[in-house]
Amino acid sequence: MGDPKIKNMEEFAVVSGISRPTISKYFHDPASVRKSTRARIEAALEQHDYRPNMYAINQNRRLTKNIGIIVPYSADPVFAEFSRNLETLVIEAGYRPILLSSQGARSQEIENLNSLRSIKPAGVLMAPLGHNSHRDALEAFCNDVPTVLFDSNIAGIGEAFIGHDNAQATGLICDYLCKTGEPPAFFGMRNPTDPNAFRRHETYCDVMERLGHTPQLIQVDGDGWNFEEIGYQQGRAVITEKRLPSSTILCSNDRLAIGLLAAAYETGHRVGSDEGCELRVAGHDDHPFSRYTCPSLTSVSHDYDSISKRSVELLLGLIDSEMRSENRHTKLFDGTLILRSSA
Amino acid sequence: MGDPKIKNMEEFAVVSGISRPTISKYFHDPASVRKSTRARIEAALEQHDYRPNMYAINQNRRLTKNIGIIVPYSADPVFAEFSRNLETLVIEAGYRPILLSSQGARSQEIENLNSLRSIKPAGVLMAPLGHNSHRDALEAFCNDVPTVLFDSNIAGIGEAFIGHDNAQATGLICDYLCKTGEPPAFFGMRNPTDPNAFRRHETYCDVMERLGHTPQLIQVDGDGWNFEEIGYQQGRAVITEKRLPSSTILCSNDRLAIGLLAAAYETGHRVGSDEGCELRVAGHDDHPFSRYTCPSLTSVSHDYDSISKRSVELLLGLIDSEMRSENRHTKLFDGTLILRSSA
DNA sequence: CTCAACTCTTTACGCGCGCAAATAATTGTG
DNA sequence: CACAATTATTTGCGCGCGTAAAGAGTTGAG
Repeated sequence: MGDPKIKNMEEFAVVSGISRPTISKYFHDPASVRKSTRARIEAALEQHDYRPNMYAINQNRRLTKNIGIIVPYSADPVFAEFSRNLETLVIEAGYRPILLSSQGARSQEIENLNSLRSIKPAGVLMAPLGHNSHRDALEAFCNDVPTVLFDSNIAGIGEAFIGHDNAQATGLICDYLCKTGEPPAFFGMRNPTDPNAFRRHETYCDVMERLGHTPQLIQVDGDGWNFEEIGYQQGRAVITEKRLPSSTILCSNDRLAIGLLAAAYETGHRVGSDEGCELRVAGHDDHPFSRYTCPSLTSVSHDYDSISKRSVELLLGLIDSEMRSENRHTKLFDGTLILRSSA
Repeated sequence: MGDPKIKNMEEFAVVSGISRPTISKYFHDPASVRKSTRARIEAALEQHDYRPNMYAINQNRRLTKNIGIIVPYSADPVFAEFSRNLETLVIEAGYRPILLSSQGARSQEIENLNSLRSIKPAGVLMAPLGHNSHRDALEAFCNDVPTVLFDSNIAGIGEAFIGHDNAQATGLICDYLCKTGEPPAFFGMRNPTDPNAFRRHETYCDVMERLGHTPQLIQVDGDGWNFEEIGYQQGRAVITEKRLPSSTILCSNDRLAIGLLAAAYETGHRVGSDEGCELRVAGHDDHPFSRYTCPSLTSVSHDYDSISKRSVELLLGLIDSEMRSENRHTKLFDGTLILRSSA
């Protein structure tokens, strides 16, 4: 590689024997120059290793190759999975992902939006905080840059929403739990931070009534994203105070369930669907570690792959067509029942 | 906010009644302009909401305000914690964190380095893949931009290394386990992907010999970062085939231990330090969810906070002084024993 | 009021590249 | 070999801001 460092496209044009505008075209799209020219450029590239200045490029291009990805909380394994999927897909499509986490805070979400704005992304994929999001700020942002919402919907915001069908998924597991034992009570936070909790709560009530049961709610206190701790502390309280309305507990997400399982274990209550078990516990999300809880956690999975893939496809489509979709697109993917030992 | 959109600093200078160079100075450092001027600028800012173009700024400044953060695998909760800490600290210091994950792959780590290079970061904080890293690529990179390594050391690379004292930590838990029961066997991957596994392995052997015991190794197959699955599958095999050399198992990290706990649970082996338990299991890392395993997992914690804080301080110091440290700095923080129920 | 020390304005250039229009060279076709 | 179609080159401007230098204005201490 390069003897005297190449510092800009002009110099690289000289050493490669090609004019600067052609070099520029090549970096924009290698296929846009003649094969013989491309070969000469690439030969020169191997000798001199030069990379165009990102800032100069993006300042002048009307559209960058950046795609923003915002998740509500990066340390939550569910969103870690999403991020990983999305980043890979975005890179494969030839774009540069910029991953930002709102860390559970509305102010950070707004700050992330501002931060992305100054990066002039071609588009953004966003899992919003949900009811904690600043609707107006989101709306204003989506007006400026094409945005696809995923995981959690906010009515009317963004070009599209791709998510899980909470109604179908909650129905699925409620059906199963009712068929195989005592109808489930719903364990969730009173003021949930998990964006999907509200909808699952509602669906639970609907489904139970449809099946002819009265919904039983266990609403616990707590805020923030430390769901395991909340599930553990509050679960332990509920168990020891014998306030469980049913021996079957459906948690609004797996992380709460993990905490609840720990509480049950420590208070000496056997959990599972086998004979001799006092409790059944099920969750929602198919958290990456739910397979390894004791007992392993029965849950409803999300189709992470499909949701990620469709979101990226949709966004890239919008970017390519250089226009906004006039009617907001919505697609919900079905969850599937993951039967394990806890229920 | 703003009636007709302000599109550049020139226009903002006009509406605010201040000259452009002064505005520029303000954005570089608000304290560098007179108080009365600052007030006028900030008043105008509230009315017109203008933000300088990042690309134009960074193209011209010799040093950007960007700080790269590279972790080996973002979906690992331990690194998710690190990232969260580091991002917060970097933002507080007035810099912009760029978080990249190597996704466990050497090629991605190199790509991340290249990607960062074109962003001209003021510095980078890097947790390398370890023995899987491409040493030459790292070295070349560190030559160009001030880099502080954390979590996992690579001799001679970077301005400094901040990490955990594996020797001290492993010594701590081995001591404890030996004192309270049968000396531990070490459970780890034959070709570990976890950057710290090698050193823990070595330390384990040293400590055991120092204590007058012969080291017992359980080396299992598997690669990649799906440690729970490896711990579970391989642990299950070891247990059912009765190949456990000791009733006390020290895992090279908590994620393996979580898998092993699941295997023990499913094969009907009670884990814990109580009477009637057949196995004791301990881990390494104090994984965020180790409190909620069944039984809760005894582990050695890392001082995430101190490591993060020191790493950022050190890097910012280097950036401010605009020079490289001539002698490479190394700081190891002590781990502390986290006694829970599993051992 | 005076003067020095700041702070601001004016002017002007440079950064590295995108992009457009006109011109020149290179292709492939018959 | 001639010709049209494609692809390169030349030229030149613009993007939004950093930065430097010189001069004008402001500030506060004595």
